[in-house]
Amino acid sequence: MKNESQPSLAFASHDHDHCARDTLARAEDVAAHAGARMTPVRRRTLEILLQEHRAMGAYEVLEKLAAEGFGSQPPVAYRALEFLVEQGFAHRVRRLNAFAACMHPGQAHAPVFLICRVCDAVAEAAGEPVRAALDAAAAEAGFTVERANIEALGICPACAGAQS
Amino acid sequence: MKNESQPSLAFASHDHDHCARDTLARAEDVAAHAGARMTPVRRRTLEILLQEHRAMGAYEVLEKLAAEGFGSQPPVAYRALEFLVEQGFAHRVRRLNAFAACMHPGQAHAPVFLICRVCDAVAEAAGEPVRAALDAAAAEAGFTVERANIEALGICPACAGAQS
DNA sequence: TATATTTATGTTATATCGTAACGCGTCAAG
DNA sequence: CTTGACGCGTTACGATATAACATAAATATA
Repeated sequence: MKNESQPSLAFASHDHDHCARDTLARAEDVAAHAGARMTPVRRRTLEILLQEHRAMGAYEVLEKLAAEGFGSQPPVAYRALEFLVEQGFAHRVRRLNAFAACMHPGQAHAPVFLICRVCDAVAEAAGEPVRAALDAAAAEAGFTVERANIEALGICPACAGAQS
Repeated sequence: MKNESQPSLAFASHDHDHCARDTLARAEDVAAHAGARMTPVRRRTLEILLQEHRAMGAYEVLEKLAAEGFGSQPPVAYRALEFLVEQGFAHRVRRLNAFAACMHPGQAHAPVFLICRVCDAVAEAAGEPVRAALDAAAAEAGFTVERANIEALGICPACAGAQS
């Protein structure tokens, strides 16, 4: 880990508790509709991601789960996270080997992750136009896109302002 | 590894030997201009990626290097690959934990990788419009993009045609 | 040229991330 | 109330990646 701090998932600050509760409720709703089983480990995993509100490694999530009486072995975390990603309740940020709660469960959307190389903050931006361009580029090659990972490394507003 | 086959990097077939030689020459040229040192391991690493013409894991590259008398430990491969990525002579495909030679060294370009989930083939598509959309989305958040990984998972033309 | 400085290579060792496979429990459908 | 699918937890291991250090080669400096 390059940085031990706990970067927020959004660059702008806001009421985490509220948005976490709200997002969890929406996810529960979507799951119910889809017939997906929101079990205790899965729910708690999503809650952890929402509460921390940042990209977390699987082992980091696992620690928290284990401390709360859930299983303590890697597959426990990986399976819960995989479920959340499949349902669209969380995203995988490959550059960081990490996972982050989705802020818009249920809404079809192309997540774009903006990762600050200075402070490691991660923000999820709206990527519909990006996705559209990607689909077009893929179509030229006869390729059909099902899922996409779009991750940008750069400088966040705070760090851009901070440097001399 | 999901698949033991060796998927081509481009969906359309072509003269690999020619394009590999040509691309290597261009990379050498760019390196010379930039003052970057194209040492034997680095050159050979790029040649391997070009010849194989597919995304390769670091350990896979390492095996080949070791067999040719270069160092046999992971850092040897990782360092050479890191150099190539920094110079823009290769790209990292994070979804596959792999590296692929860049087909357009020296030209500023946003690589977009199209990864077939059936046959594991990987194609590098032109991503200028995608990158433009990404830059715009980032700008809205006050974020400056320096590097981007854009990777799409889906179905390649061959596999789309093959299914019933 | 001789020496200092940087850069690259190779090594050992270890950290980090991820998955296969199996047994048990639970839950919902018939 | 069985049975079959699914989820959870475990052990064990595999795959990916990096830290730290010693040596050597290239480059810069005196």
